[in-house]
Amino acid sequence: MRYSQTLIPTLKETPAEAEVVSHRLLLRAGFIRKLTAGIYTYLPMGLAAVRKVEQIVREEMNRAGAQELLMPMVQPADLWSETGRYEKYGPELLRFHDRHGRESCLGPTHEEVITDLARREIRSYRDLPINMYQIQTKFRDEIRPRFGLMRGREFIMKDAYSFDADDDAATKSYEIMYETYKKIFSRCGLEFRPVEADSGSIGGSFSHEFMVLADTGEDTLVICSSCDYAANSEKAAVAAPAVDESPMQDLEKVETPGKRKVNAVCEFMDIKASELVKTMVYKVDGGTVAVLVRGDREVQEVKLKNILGVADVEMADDKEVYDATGVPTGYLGPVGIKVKLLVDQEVAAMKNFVVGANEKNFHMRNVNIGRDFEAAEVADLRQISPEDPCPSCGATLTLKEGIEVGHVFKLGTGYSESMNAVFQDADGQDKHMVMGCYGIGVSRIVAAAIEQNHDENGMIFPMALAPVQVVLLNLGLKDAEITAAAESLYKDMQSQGVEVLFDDRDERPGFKFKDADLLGIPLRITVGKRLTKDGVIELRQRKDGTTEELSPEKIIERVLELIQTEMGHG
RNA sequence: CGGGGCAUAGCGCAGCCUGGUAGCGCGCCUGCCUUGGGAGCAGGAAGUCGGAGGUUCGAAUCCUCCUGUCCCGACCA
Repeated sequence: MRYSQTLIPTLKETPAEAEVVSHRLLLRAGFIRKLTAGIYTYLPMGLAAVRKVEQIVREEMNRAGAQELLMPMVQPADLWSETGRYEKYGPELLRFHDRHGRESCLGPTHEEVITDLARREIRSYRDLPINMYQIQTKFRDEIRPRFGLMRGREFIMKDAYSFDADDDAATKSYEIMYETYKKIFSRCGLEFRPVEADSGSIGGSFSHEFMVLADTGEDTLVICSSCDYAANSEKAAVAAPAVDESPMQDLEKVETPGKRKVNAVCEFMDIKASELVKTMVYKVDGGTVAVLVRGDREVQEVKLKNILGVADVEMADDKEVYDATGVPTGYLGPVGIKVKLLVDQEVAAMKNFVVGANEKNFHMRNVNIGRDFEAAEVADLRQISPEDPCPSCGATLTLKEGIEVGHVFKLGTGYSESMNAVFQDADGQDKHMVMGCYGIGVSRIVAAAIEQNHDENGMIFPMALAPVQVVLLNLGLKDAEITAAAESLYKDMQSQGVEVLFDDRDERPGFKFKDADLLGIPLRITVGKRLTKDGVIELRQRKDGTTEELSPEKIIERVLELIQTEMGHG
């Protein structure tokens, strides 16, 4: 493609809206433009990069035996009501009515549609297993879209769904996808980690996320320094601590005027935050619960959700806390509280701790579970910390930030039961299909790749994801010999299957170099005066600046060789 | 949904406090010049100052409401 005829609106200055590096560079390099919050147009270069990801995904999915199809984006509400998700999914599901007043929604995911297809078309165990996928635009009305392609409302996703006759077969399908995902992300040149994950609103029995390691990630990963344990911190189990066997001391009420925050109370009473227990009030499905965690810990809401079996938990605000308990925030405690009490296992092992007295300006000392209050339930409720031991081997843990680019779930029969997707097994019995689902954020991968591969001059694409493999600069537009050589090189490369962007613009050399760097194209060929003077053409690699000077006859051969090598090891 | 910004030419911003002819840089157009790391000179086009209402002789500027957008938070009482 000729640069002069392609829309690549690069910017010298960074648009004010961009915070993270991938967003900034995608805008500056003219890959994307924003239409409205969280919704972007992919310009030719951006789309080319997306297509590269799609191609890798497609090849690996097909190789794994999955079949591509394409499902509708607009879906009837009825279908979602069958699984109960029309009510449960929340405001992320964009709902609307068509002209006949039929309730509809934009598909954020396609379990309902695919299960509907499966129940209609799959009759026999002979039709199983089957794995179907699509690459499609999804819409999720995110609370807060941000960071460009990283968390958009409209985005491109590959979603696959497997159907099996029994649980063992479903596990096998899951494992195939797990391995396929590793290949896909490796080919994309990403540094990633599969981690144990919470299965979230999709539901299901177990799941893994594929995380690209990057500081701008929105998730926190827990990684063991010794064994191969890795998990999303939402999921990471905290080991139960040893029980403190100290004798119980007498309960004591202490006046703590105006001391509401953990820090203030600790300073005032001269104790450590680890000797205090805080009482956090949550709203859950219309009710209220209180959660006890140590003063220096954090409630892990995903764990709380899972233990309560609810779709959503939300911290109560000051007024809601007062309405539910009659106590102003800051002085809440478990002794005599009227709401259901969930106790973190760490607190259950503590003795003689400090809590709010359920009375303004008072706290209590030497509080003990069992004597002073009872727990409705004791469980692992807090966020894991770097001081905790590895849940698997006990070694030390590190926490890292990651971007979720893929997620695999073993769903079981939840959807097939609620939607009555059955097949007739070899024994003549109707059975529910066992499902799995597997997502990849295609557009997000482009952003993640840029987060991992860039420098002060711009993007640095791995060969596999680059919009084009080569950028060819003609620096001698007014020189007939140079221009003729560049033109012929352009044609020859095209005919040999090299993807090339030919910078034939009437611009100064510096300008072209800057744009070539910004676009992150792996190989740059410069045809200029050195051709007429020394008979050579320059070939430079974006990633490390390696430069070679070659004769026009040798250059394509060398380019093909480099492309081969680069694609070879991702 | 809560808090905080921001909204002035395609992009980045100044002007607003203290009301009185709308500005700068980049980009864009024309010409000259230049051509291996975002050149130089000269000329030029381009803005309902986000929208609606109000105050005023007069509003980009002050007031009210609305909209859009970005950031933080929506977990630590």
